[in-house]
Order: sequence, then C-alpha cells, then structure tokens
Amino acid sequence: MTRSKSLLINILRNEGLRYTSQRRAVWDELKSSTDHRDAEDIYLCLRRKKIRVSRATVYRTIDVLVKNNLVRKMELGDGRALYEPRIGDEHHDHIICLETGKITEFYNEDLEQLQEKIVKERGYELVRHVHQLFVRPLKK
Amino acid sequence: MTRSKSLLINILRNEGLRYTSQRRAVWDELKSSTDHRDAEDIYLCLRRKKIRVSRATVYRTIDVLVKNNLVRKMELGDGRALYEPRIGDEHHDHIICLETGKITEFYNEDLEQLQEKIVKERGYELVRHVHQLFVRPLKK
DNA sequence: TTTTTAATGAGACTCATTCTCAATATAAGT
DNA sequence: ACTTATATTGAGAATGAGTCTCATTAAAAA
Repeated sequence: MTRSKSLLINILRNEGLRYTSQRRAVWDELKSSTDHRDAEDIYLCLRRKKIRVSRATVYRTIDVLVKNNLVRKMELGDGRALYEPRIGDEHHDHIICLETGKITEFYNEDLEQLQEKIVKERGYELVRHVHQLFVRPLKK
Repeated sequence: MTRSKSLLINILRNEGLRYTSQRRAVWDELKSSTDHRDAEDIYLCLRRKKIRVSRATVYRTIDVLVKNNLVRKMELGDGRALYEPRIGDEHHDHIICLETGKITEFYNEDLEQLQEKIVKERGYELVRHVHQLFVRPLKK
C-alpha cells in the first residue's frame, strides 16, 4: 500500500467515511498533477479514463480532501474554485497574471506575520485568509 | 447640481453612456450608506422606494461604477459580491468574522509595499489584489 | 452470508449573475 | 420643439458552479 493511499484511508476513517473506488479515483487524479484545476476538469479527466464517477461525488470528495488538508482550495472570486494537491507542501498564496493566465505561487514570512498582527490588534484570531495578487508583466 | 451628481455625469460621459434616472438611482442608493451590500439589497431597497428599476440594470450600473472607482467590489469567494461606495476613501482590505459576520476594514502600508515587492521580484506589476482575513474572536 | 448503513449517480434544483430582444427613453440634429 | 437615431431598459429566459434528493448500489459489520 502506498503512503498516500494509506493517508487517504486514515482520513476517511477519522471522518467515519468509507474507502470507495470513487474517492480513491478523485484523490489519484488530483495528485497526478500539481496544476491548479477545477472540479469539472477532474470530473472530465476521470470520465475520459472510463472511470464511473459523478459530478456530485467529485465535489463531495474534494470537500473532504480540502477539509483534511490533502488538497488546497483556491477561490477565484467569481464563484469558481481551483484545486491543487498538497503533498507535504508549505502554505502559499497566488500571483495570477492577467495577460497570460499563469499562476505563480509565493510565500513570504513577513507577510504572514503581519496578517497575524493585524487581526490580533483587533481582538481576533486568524482562521484562514485569501490573498491573490493580480498582475501584468513588467514592460522592459 | 451636487458634486457627486456631476461626478456620475462625467463618468457616464467618458464611457459614452447616457445619464438616466436608473443609473442615478443606483448610485444614490449605494452612496446612501457605507455598508457592504449586495446587488440584490440595492435592488430591493430601490423597489421598496417605488423606484422602477430592474435587477439587470442594477448589475449593469454597478459594473460601471466599479470600473470607474465610485464603488468598491468585494468578492466573498463563494460567488457572491458586496459593494461599498468609495467617497474619497483610501484603499483597504477586509477582516471577516466567521462567528458574527462582522466586516472590519484594515489598511497596512507595510503590507501594501510587501505585495509590490513580491510581484516586482518576479517580473510583474501589481494591477489589483484580493486580501481577506477570515477570523474568530480571541477567547479571553 | 446476511444485514445494516453509507455512498453513489442522475438529474432536479439553487442562486447570483448575465443575456436577449422588444419596448422605451435620451440626446442629437433640424 | 419635433423628429430621428441610437442607447437603455425590463421581464424573464439562460447560464454555470455547486448542492440536494432519493432510489439504487456497495461497504462493512454481524
């Protein structure tokens, strides 16, 4: 049994959920690439591979994976969301190029601490954050 | 003619758009409060005041106002958006309390500069950014 | 095995938002 | 002012991501 397979089994067990072929397939598909993909893309790729799974199950499974930090959800702000596998990865935010659509990841410790400080000063504790930088290539 | 009325007229002129009672009504409604409100709320408030306007026009008008910086759009990430008037206001981001739903605005110069630095290092120019801190009240 | 209970799939549904297009209103031209 | 040309509007249909329902199917327990 591979490490990531047992990882999935453990997560499902902790959630009181069963280990099914569909859940395995969704997780396998997600971790097959480090791209940022939407649920529809995952669904279509599985169907193309002749794996019987429904959209509902793809959405339901991704929710479980996100909740258990196997997958990171990135909301685009217009109602769409992209997902990427978190195979032992560090937290990061995204730079989205408006011209090319390219998505770059970034992480900055000062920025993280600044956020913590800002909410603490106002009597809050940070649960999660959304931080996206929409950019254009610098003209030379 | 009030300052904000002529402001709207100028914006519409620049966009090659006509000054209509509906567009005036949407802007009047938006600037009547500094709250973060959704398009449906604007629509319903106008209807309650017996102003004849359609949802389509509310959405269309808000888009123009956002494009011209009379209104700030805040995307909640789940497909909904809230709007607030920008009457000579400074840029700010939002802290959203997950328990009470309360929205607090914040602005931090260091954070703004850090963002600029992060994208510049990667050969980009910052166009806009989305930054939301989802929080919980600190337990005493 | 048999039983119990959870998971699945097809498609209906939701909800914010956008689109369509005939009817109407605005601004320009005279 | 009046007419004309064109932009705007409204009602409701359409969209699209995501969720829900519930009869059927599949895991796990007994």
